Amino acid sequence: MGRPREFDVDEALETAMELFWRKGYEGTSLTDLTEGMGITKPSLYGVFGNKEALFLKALERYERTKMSFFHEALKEPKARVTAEKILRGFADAQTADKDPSGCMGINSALACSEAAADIQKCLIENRHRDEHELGKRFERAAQEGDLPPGHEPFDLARYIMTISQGTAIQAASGADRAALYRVIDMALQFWPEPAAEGS
Amino acid sequence: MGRPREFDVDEALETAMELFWRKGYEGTSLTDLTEGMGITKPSLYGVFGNKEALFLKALERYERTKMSFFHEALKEPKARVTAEKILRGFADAQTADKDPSGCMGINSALACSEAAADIQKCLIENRHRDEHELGKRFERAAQEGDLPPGHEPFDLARYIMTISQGTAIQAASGADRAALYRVIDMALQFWPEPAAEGS
DNA sequence: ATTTTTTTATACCGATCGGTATAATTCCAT
DNA sequence: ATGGAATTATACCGATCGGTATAAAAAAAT
Repeated sequence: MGRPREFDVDEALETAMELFWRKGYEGTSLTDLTEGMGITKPSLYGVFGNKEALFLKALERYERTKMSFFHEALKEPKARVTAEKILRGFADAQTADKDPSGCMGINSALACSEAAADIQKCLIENRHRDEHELGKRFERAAQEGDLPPGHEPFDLARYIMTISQGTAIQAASGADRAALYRVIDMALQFWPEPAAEGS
Repeated sequence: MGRPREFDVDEALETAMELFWRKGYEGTSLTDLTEGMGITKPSLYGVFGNKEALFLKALERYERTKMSFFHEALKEPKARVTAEKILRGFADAQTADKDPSGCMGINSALACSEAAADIQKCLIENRHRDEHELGKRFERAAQEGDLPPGHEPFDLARYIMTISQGTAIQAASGADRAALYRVIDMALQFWPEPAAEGS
């Protein structure tokens, strides 16, 4: 029933994600979007609603396809492995050759006009949510004696997220993955690696 | 000779700086600027040139009034003091009650449209310049035996700048100064404080 | 008092912003 | 073949974008 759609919705959303990632929410115009996605404005509005709804769908896709390492890392039995996998996971996502540099959630609306205030607030809440989830993971680690002595779980979580947000700026400024890895190595120095098992 | 100016140029520039800092380069419209500065568009263009020139003047003011701690810190005799003063200096500037949160240089054009590409490039170059200056300072420290063993000066510089850029995102997301200080304390743990002088 | 110079205020410019109304297409169901 | 349903293409909407032309206003110099 009805004329069939002439474009792939998922493919178009991928393009929208890349555009928002690279140019930010307000920096990406509807013309950028329709030309990039290869569709017309009525098609875009028919399928995705409006610019804001399209962004939120693109963000959801970003979280699902590029940030999946985060929740995976939370499942690691040792907190230090969780921390390291999160740091390297962010660095990897921020420096993938085929993707824009940096972090979509930070690039999209760090500072913006009032028109994008809702998007900005949403992205800030996402950062808080992730940091809080990591804090809860570290709280469990503290109970397990799995945290370096003298550190609060939520301070540790903020520390890890701060490094990751710092590498996002570094990546957006041109730093390559190897450089970010060296930063991460330094950032984890204070956290002793677990002694190797064995006789 | 001629009609006297009815506004204070420096005061107007201060307001422009705060607006760009809070809303970004493209997120700040000429209407935002003229209303905030209390002047009309012809006055703005007569004194400052255009939006881009106004931004560059506001950025110069930002560097001069808010980032002065950076070059002061480079003069410290001990590299660890330099590092700590830079980290706390950034955190202070990013969380001053009367100023916008975060860093103007990062907030203004992290991701943007092609129209702001020149501004974006300029801000990236500023970050590279600062990181390089810190790297040169740490190079000197290495010659002086003033660096922790096993660290390259420019890796150390990137590490310090990454933390500072991370706290900029944290501040822009609502973190307060005390929280950033705790992050900084952790980030400097690997770098042993110089043994106190004395008998 | 008049001229000259500078800065104001007002109104306007073309271009682009996000968003939509209208109608021409292209399918399935009958 | 024909009617309904969905998607397309085209043209358009008011609002805002950065920027400017024009002229009134206000000072110093003559």
